[in-house]
Amino acid sequence: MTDPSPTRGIGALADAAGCKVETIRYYEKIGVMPAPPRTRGGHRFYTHDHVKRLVFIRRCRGLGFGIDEIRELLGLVDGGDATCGQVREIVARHLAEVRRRLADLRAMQRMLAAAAAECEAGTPPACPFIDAVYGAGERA
Amino acid sequence: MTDPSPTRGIGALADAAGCKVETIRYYEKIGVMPAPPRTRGGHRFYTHDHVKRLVFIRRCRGLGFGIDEIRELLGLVDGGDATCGQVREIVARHLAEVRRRLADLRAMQRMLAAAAAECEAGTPPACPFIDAVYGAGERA
DNA sequence: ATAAAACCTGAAGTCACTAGAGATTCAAGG
DNA sequence: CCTTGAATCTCTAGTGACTTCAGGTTTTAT
Repeated sequence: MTDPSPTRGIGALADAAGCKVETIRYYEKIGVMPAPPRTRGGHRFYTHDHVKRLVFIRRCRGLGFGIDEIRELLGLVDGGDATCGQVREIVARHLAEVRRRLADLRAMQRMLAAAAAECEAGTPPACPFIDAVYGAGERA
Repeated sequence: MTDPSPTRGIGALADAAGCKVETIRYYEKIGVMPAPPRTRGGHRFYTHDHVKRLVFIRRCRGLGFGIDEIRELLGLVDGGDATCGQVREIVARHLAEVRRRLADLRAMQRMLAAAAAECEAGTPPACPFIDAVYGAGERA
């Protein structure tokens, strides 16, 4: 029932990881996925380990890690010495970045909501948003 | 004291708007900034209106608008018929996008904070983050 | 007059993919 | 065995919003 190592084509791998076929070939080219064995005809085929690795990469991307950060994480995994300390440092660094972006977006949201509200109430001849953004800072 | 139209070079314009010289040339190439007059030698020179326009563009970028959205906004400004209705629609559309990104980032933040906390408490042999992200979903 | 700073053009690099062209291979049915 | 259609192959170029580089020209200050 449970085949220990069901090899599969690139399409099946893509389905398993929830990404596109092209993305896998791209990951191979940039070196985060290993070059898999090929059939006589040249088609790639993958094992369960490949699935695990790709899913890991995709999850990290989903958490906002950049490829280089993922490379670091994978280096730790591959080296076998994935100590918490090193991982925690990478995660903490990234978390700080996420919080910065969050703060930026929140500021944007406030400004935009205010602008929209002003527009809502604005008198049609001129637009408060345009006036505020285009004209502000002039002759002030 | 107040020179009514102090023309300036591209460097001074960049300083006034808080961006790089190359960015201005890029904006000119893609058509959001007009091609300014030149000196005999071919150097661009700008007027007060250019400053206003560039500051507007930079503020919009700061609010997260994409170049194409800025193009729409500028079209309205240039046409003179910058009615609230049209602007409000663009702003509202963008605000929705910002809120989506906010939600995404908040989710990321939660996951990362949880991962970091687990790592903090984790026992050195294996790393909870790696286990969770790499191993999760397997044989579950 | 000369030297340093600013400016010019055009092409290529960034990030993480995505899309397309055109050829080949695989799996299934008859 | 043969054919068809889906899947896969390689390679190139495009996305957004710039940034960086190379190599040359102009301006400005001394």
